[in-house]
Amino acid sequence: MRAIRSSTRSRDGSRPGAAARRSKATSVANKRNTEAEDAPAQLKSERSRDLILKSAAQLFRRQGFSATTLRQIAAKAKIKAGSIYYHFDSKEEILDEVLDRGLRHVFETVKNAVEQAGKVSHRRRIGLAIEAHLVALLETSDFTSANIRIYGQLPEHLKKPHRPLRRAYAEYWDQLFINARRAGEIRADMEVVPLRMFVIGALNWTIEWFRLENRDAVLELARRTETLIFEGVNKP
Amino acid sequence: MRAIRSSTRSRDGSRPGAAARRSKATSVANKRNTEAEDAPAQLKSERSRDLILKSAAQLFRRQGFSATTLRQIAAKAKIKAGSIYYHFDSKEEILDEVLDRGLRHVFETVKNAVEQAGKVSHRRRIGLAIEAHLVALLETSDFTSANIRIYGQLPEHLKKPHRPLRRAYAEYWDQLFINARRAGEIRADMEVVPLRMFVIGALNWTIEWFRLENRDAVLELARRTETLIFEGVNKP
Amino acid sequence: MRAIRSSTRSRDGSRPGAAARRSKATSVANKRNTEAEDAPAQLKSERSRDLILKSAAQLFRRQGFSATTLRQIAAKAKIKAGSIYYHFDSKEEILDEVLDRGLRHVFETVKNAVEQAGKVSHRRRIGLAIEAHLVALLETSDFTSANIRIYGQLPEHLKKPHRPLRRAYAEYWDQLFINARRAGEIRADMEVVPLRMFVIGALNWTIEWFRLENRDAVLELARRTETLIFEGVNKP
Amino acid sequence: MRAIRSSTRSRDGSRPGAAARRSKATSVANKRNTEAEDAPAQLKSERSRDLILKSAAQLFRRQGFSATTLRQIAAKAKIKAGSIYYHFDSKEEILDEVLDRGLRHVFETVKNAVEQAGKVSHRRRIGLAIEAHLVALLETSDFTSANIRIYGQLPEHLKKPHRPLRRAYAEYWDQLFINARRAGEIRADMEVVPLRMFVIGALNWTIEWFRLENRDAVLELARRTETLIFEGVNKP
DNA sequence: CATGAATGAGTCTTCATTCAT
DNA sequence: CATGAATGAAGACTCATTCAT
Repeated sequence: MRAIRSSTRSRDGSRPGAAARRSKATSVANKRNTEAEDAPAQLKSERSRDLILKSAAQLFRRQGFSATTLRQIAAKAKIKAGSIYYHFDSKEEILDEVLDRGLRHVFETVKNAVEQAGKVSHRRRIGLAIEAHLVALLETSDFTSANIRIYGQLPEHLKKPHRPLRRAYAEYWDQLFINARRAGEIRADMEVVPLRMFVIGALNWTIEWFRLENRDAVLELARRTETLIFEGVNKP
Repeated sequence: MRAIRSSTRSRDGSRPGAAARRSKATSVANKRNTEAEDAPAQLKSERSRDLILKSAAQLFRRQGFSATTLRQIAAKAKIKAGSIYYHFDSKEEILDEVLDRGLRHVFETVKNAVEQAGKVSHRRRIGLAIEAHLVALLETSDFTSANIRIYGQLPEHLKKPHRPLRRAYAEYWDQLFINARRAGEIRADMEVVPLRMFVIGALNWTIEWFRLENRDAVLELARRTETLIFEGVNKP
Repeated sequence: MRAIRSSTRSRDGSRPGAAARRSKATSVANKRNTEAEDAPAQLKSERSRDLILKSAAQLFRRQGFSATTLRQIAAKAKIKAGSIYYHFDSKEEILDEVLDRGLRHVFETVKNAVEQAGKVSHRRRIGLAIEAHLVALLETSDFTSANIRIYGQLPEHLKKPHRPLRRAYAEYWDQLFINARRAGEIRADMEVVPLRMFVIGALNWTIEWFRLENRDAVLELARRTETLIFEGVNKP
Repeated sequence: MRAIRSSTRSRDGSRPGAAARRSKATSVANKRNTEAEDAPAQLKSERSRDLILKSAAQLFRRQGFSATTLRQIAAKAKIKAGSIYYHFDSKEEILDEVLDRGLRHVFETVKNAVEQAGKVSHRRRIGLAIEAHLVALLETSDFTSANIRIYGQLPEHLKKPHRPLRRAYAEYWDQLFINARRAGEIRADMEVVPLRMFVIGALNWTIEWFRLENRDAVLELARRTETLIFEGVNKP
């Protein structure tokens, strides 16, 4: 599956300093990654960068963007606050990349799950999407949960660069529902947009209460959610 | 219906300063209220207090707690930042009361709706609860939406005083579902807690996308949600 | 004589905060100043503001803009650094006003001196201008000397708003020389712009070495400079 | 003509680090110079050093000392900031050498011009000095213009080491004027110190406005300045 | 020789809070 | 009741400097 293109300003190499350094480092890393395996061949610089981003994601998720200080991020990444600026030009740039990674992660996870399913029922496909979304959100990525949790409270100018990707993700779900409806697996009178909102809302809200215990817990939650969505609570 | 008891520290009259002043002001207000009529007899003090709270709620809802400054709140309330301290001892005290009012408001709205329904089916009762929750959240109260939106990101010590009321509200919903299940209107194998999470999650998430246009829009949304929850998306 | 219009952005009341507060205070002060005498009727706020500006001017003059810290300015004004932001929105805004006051001060001083002279020779007028310029620069205003000293090293965007007034002042001098030349008091082959540069340069450079001891010292310096410019060093 | 002795601490080999390394490098260079020819045999090290100094001079001149960052200097010299420390122990050391080279450059230029003139009138000698000073300032050396422009705003401890050379240069000019006066080419009542201040001031101030277009422009400016100083603006 | 990466002291700035008026 | 003015602690960010590689 193709990687989803980033839509963030943190990708234009137009600024000096951290941005410039970054693009160089990244291109090298890419080269290496194709030659060698995965994590170990990383530059020191990239490891720090990743660590900063991971720390930021966790803190953003827990406390929100504005309540999180660079010192907290630095402490969690075991460096000093000033050092962050070797890797990023501003707190907002960190946010940008956290948001971007977060959304790309769910999107890819969901897409992969659905595409690898092959020939299955639409309900099954949607079930897989639900599972993948929950796994990304609750299990594999602080980036995704950070994104989901803080996006709504950010000022306009910080949300703006992420709209295209968000819209694309929404449309991907819409398509899943449209196909299912066309195939008669969803009632014909069901409007897609409110349905998507309802489903995604129920899924996203899990961050507020679900505490991960074991892998099965998420899968179980996904199964239950699928049943609920397709069959409702009615006696059968 | 009984008013729901507040559980916040802002009610203990133990501190000096604004709290003390406040109680004085209130007693004066009581005197007046016996002399004069009802609404207009609100003291200037209390009107300011309310205005501050309303302003704070709106801003908290939009931007979160830590991104909201007292100067923004003051500006919206058309006073100066320093004046807030006549009414409140700290920003946290404002938060406390915003959270408290917000939750009490949904709780009361839902309770009222359900209790006034009289003898109706359990599905109807739950439908009314859904509608009331959505109305409180999307239509009548910035307090409620502020509460729902920011609670999860607050530090422990700010959440703590609100837990009892939150738990009470959760239990109220649980009871609705338990009763419905006992009556056979909900499948027997449906566990109540995840169900409540699912339902409340889907409802709460609406703050993230629903833009109020007219009263009917909320009612329509409520109706749709009820159907979805009870019948699912399956072809009947 | 009419006050010279300020050309700085610090005058638009478009921003909130310090800018807004300022314009209010100033208008009140103006009213008072017409009723009463001069300094005493000043608001506390304005006194602080002035003190900050004066402190800043002295430090800018001595150390330059970028080497001067807000803490130094605050210390000299006997307040804390943060308090500066009650009166100004940024360090640059302070600079703006220092520059503006500085140039307006020389300009007004020179204009006044020349206009009050009445019917005198052109050489005398220019002599008075020289004297006034030197007095403003060396005796009465740290604002003027700060302006002269630091302007050349400022980045473009900080110089820009002050260009119109600077040009006007240059043209004022040019006119003095043109008139004198037309009247035959200056050689006909003498080009005005280089002449003005030469004269103003010689005057401005005095900041680099002249240490004020008494009023007469400046007047003596002015007299000497006038002689030099008109007669040169030649044996008569 | 003898080179003017440097008076800066950057010459004492007492500190470890860059200074030590430097002297080593220099001795190597000397060896090479005996083997090979002249200019090309400069070590890479020395070329970098020079480039750093030149870059620094330009930036100091434009922006002042404290507004210039080592990263800017490094960028202009096409190296990285850290590398500067191979050649210099601190930013102040760079400043020291820039100042030193700047003053030595004018001084030598002026001295050379005067000494090579042979038997000419005092006015001519002073005219040549004026021309040489302007050429050094405006045409040949960013070091000189940097020195002239920033010296006045530096803190005491940075100015101190350069005082002796400055005094020497001032005395050199004084001597030119004294000789001319003794010879009757300058009015007897003209005091030398203020005269020198006036002349040097007018010359130095040209940095603030003169933009070099062609060699002749500077010579023309010099000629004009000489005339002005000797004859004044009076009708002859 | 040069760089990449990091550091810590210090900068400007913000903001909750205080308090005299 | 409300404000104007100030404070101090903390925040984001900068920069000279260090040092292993």
